[in-house]
Amino acid sequence: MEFYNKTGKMALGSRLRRLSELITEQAGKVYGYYDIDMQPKWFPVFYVLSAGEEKSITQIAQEIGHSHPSVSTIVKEMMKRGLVQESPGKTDGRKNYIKLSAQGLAINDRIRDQYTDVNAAIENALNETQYNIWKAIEEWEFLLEQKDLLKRVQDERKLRERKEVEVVAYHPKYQTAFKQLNEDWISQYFKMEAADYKSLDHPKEYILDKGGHILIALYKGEPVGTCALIKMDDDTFELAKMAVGAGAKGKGIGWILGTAAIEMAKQHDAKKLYLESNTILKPAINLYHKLGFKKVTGEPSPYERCNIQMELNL
Amino acid sequence: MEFYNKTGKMALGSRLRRLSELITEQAGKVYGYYDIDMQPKWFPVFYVLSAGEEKSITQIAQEIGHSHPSVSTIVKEMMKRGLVQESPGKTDGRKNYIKLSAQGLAINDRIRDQYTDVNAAIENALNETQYNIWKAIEEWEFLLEQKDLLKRVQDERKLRERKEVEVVAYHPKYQTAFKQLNEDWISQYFKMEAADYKSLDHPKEYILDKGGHILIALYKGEPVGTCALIKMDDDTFELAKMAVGAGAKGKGIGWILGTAAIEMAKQHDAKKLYLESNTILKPAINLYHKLGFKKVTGEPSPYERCNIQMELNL
DNA sequence: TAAATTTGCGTAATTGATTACGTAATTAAT
DNA sequence: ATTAATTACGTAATCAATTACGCAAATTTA
Repeated sequence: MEFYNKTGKMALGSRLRRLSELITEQAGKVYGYYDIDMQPKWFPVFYVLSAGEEKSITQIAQEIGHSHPSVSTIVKEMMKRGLVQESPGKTDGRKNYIKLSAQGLAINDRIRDQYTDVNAAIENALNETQYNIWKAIEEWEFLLEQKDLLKRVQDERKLRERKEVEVVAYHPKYQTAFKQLNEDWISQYFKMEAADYKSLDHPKEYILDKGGHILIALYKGEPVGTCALIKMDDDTFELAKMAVGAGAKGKGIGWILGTAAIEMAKQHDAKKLYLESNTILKPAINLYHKLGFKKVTGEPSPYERCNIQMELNL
Repeated sequence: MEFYNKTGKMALGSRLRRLSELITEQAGKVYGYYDIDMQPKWFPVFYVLSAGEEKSITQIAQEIGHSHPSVSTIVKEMMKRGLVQESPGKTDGRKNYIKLSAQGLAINDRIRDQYTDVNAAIENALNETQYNIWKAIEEWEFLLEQKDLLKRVQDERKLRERKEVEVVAYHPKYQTAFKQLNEDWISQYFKMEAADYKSLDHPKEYILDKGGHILIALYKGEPVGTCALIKMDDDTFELAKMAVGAGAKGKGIGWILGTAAIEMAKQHDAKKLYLESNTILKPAINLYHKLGFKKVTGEPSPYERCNIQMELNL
């Protein structure tokens, strides 16, 4: 199908189904050619019974990887054709044991040749191909068991979005965003304090002019995250005003801002980073940990909401 | 599934289906993750409409390779969700033209990211594998178009059965079979003649002792075909009594016997093979042609049923 | 221009599988 | 010993696709 060359890999599932339907249909004709009165869908059930032992419905279902109702109906159909016999379990009355009938066993003898020929035909076809589909299926079964498609897509999305995130230096045009992003989370959990208004309304005077820095994270050009380095002394910056917009969570923007801030502190020959936060902000504390910050006990903070202090030696 | 390692390639169809179902199911979750209200099965239809042009039901069905009722119901479902609009054809009132609605177009914008991510995820998975399943499917689609599974299996069967055919020299224990096999076809088309009874009842006296040879084809140990070389002169044998049992047709036994006879004639330094037959025996004449015999006009034959004579120069 | 054929598409029935649910038999727990 | 939980498996409902069929519009043919 030419169509699938345009859709891209998105349609892998559909394409697989089409092929499987094609093959199953042709396999049906093969039974006719060998004059064997059996449907392709019976094959797995027939196969597990071909050893001769009797097996219960669920046991068969498990072995062939179908649901038990599916096996139940297949067995009913095979009964009608006289291929199998059923008998209730002697010790466990719920169980329904199935085995091949005399007729089923006779077909089993005749079907051997078909097995060999079909196997050989497919094996030969596989040899004509460059990419072995049998092994390819096996690989995919394994692959998806390791990590399912959703997880893979999620990872891919994060990767892509991370690439679309850009960290830039502060510019007055970001002042509104700088204030808004911080005000959002502060007023959600706490209350805006005087010190907040000072630095958020006048970042130039209170942060930059005092030797500090402000970083803005842009996602598709829009400011979605902020963080500031406030100069404490020649060797130390305070990491503060770390905020990520609600709509931009889960893109790893916190991590990107954090590492960018650390990088910048190093460039300005700082020896230490310090921060104040609150333990109810679990994702934030988590991020600080991942960035390498350790808990310290130190000076009391000007902010009421602070109940934890952390440091990172550069 | 461990099961499929035991069944052999016979279960290729089932195995493909299982994988396709697994992938489709996981793909469904992906739509949820991107918060897009669409079902995986809508994807092909959505995709062909995403260019913006309106298309009729059958046109869509053709492009995506589904049946038109399938497209019809999918469109109905998409209508309910407000993703598409329909309008009857202006020139042709039977046609039902479908196009994306404003809402559909909006989703089309949002879905782009999902395309890229899913594509990338699958592409990466493909890179983790040794056997590229995407290309493997493509190869199989091509392979089955060239020669379908049934034909492949048929060829395989012939090959196998040919291997089970053995050509042996005459032995008195084959006399009954030698007579029976020939009598069967002769009396089916013609009438047994005096000359027939002579050579079939007493092959030793009438064929072997006069410097001729008889070959018997065995299938699984049972005689199923015969042919004789009757000495005409030092340079010539007559190829006669060529017979293949009705139950053993289609296994290429005629060809095997014919080539064996030619081989034997060469070994006995014959220069020419001669035969008599009747044009109503089309498969036989065909076989003689394939073996290299050419029509000649010659002596009248002792057999009434003969209306064609052929020769092969060795 | 009327009749026959083809085309477009909707509805119904079928297929092969699934989940959901109910019932009876077993097994475990109190 | 009674109650609760689990297991076996059948029936019913559902799903995604298909074929079968029918009707009406359009096109071709005579």
